[in-house]
Amino acid sequence: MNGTNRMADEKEREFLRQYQPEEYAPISITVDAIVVGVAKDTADNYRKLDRQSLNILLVKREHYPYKGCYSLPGGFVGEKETLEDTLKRVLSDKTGLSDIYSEQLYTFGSVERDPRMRIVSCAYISLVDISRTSITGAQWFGIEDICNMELAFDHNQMIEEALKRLRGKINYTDIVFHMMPAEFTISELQEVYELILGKKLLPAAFRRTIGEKLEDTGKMTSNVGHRPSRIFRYKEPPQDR
Amino acid sequence: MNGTNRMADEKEREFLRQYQPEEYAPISITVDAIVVGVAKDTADNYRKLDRQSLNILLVKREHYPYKGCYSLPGGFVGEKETLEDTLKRVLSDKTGLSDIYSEQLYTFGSVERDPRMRIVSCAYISLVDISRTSITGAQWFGIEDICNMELAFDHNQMIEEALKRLRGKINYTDIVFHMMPAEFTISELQEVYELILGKKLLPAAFRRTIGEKLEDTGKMTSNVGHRPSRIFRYKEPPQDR
DNA sequence: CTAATAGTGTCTATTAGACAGTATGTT
DNA sequence: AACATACTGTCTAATAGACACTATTAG
Repeated sequence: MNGTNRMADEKEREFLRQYQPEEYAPISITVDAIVVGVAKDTADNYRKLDRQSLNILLVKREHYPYKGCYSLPGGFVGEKETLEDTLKRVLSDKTGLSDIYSEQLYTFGSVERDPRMRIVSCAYISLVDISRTSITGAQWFGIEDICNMELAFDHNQMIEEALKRLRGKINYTDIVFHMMPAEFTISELQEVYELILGKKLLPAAFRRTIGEKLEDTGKMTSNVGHRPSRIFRYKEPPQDR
Repeated sequence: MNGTNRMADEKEREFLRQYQPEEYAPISITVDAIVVGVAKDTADNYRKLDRQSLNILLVKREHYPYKGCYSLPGGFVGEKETLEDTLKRVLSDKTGLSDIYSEQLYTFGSVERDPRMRIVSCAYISLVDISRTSITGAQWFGIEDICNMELAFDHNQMIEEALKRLRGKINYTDIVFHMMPAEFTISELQEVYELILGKKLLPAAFRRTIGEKLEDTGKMTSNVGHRPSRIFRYKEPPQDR
């Protein structure tokens, strides 16, 4: 019921011809990507399993400001680019990644967050299976290490928010599977849940609930120094909502 | 462990002096507010209760583009303004509201969303108790009506997202209470839950779970044409996470 | 055999769903 | 009395937590 005739009438077209964008505040917009993946850190003991850890992709800044510091991969939004387009371009140029699961996280707009000028940044969280992707130009860092690093701009805070988002969504969505390899054991999957939630889970309960989403590949692990484990795959297309 | 001496060294200061913001894409940023409240629509029958509805604040656009159309209250982010500052200013100027609960919703960045120029908009959702606030310059519309209206820009889509956010958070936070009057009956509260979730709830179960968060005022409703109801208030400061 | 992990069975506690049944105002 | 809503009780189903117990491999 829009009586106010959309399809821009003559007066509106005239207004748009006169419009001077330059009069408005010179604020730029960037997109930053928090790319999260799970790495395996080989165990010290032949009996033990490889421990996993949450990792995030960082790039070393080659220009001022924060030259030499690590930062999240990011870049300016072009005039004819959507936020998602910018994200894709940034991921491709700065990390070599394409076609990975991403969702918008939060927009950071404090006035002094960039020393150059006023820049508002829209942060995205992306999840990847490290084993299926190769990275160029960026480097994986464990979140433990990142906590002790001072990243450029407000990027430490962005990572904080990303981890909160993961914790918040893990129990009612299937987002974790974006970070898992094609095939995995239930113990490996459980460890990832534990890393994100920051607490131990009960194996029996975990198997019960997660079991419905998994499909047995028929394969087993071998040479693990203890009882071998069934290998599973994710049954359905991930549920992200 | 930031070896790269923050506190901008001489070279970095030099870089910043030379920096020309004008070279970058002329994109503007706006903030739009989806202000949600619960209205009471008086019943037709003396025996029946007033039915409630979800309402959203809209303003009539006085300038091009979309002159004469309704839109969400919004405005440009100033060069020295955080997103939250802009939100406060916009709410105050266009609706007369201040000190209301707000959270960032989503940033909309499609290229053609504004005919004037490239404008990225950061949308916030705000929740108010209609009975405690008076509005100036804006007007309440029921969501049913809004579904049949064509709002300016992508504002219909923003409202869609806002309602999704409410549905998503209502069961694990106490956000509803931001929309409730100081005192209310459990039936009224249940109706608001039902409006947001779009389905009927079982009274017994609802009372059980919500009861813990409420405190009896000792008062009762009167002249309602049927059994009177206890009147409650919210016990604790709202949990928003 | 032992260390280390895999996997099952079962009891209990908590919570949600269903629904009948009782209570109490106004006209 | 009858209408409309308020409120309680209780049975059942589903789910999560706890934990003991059994199974299986490499060395």
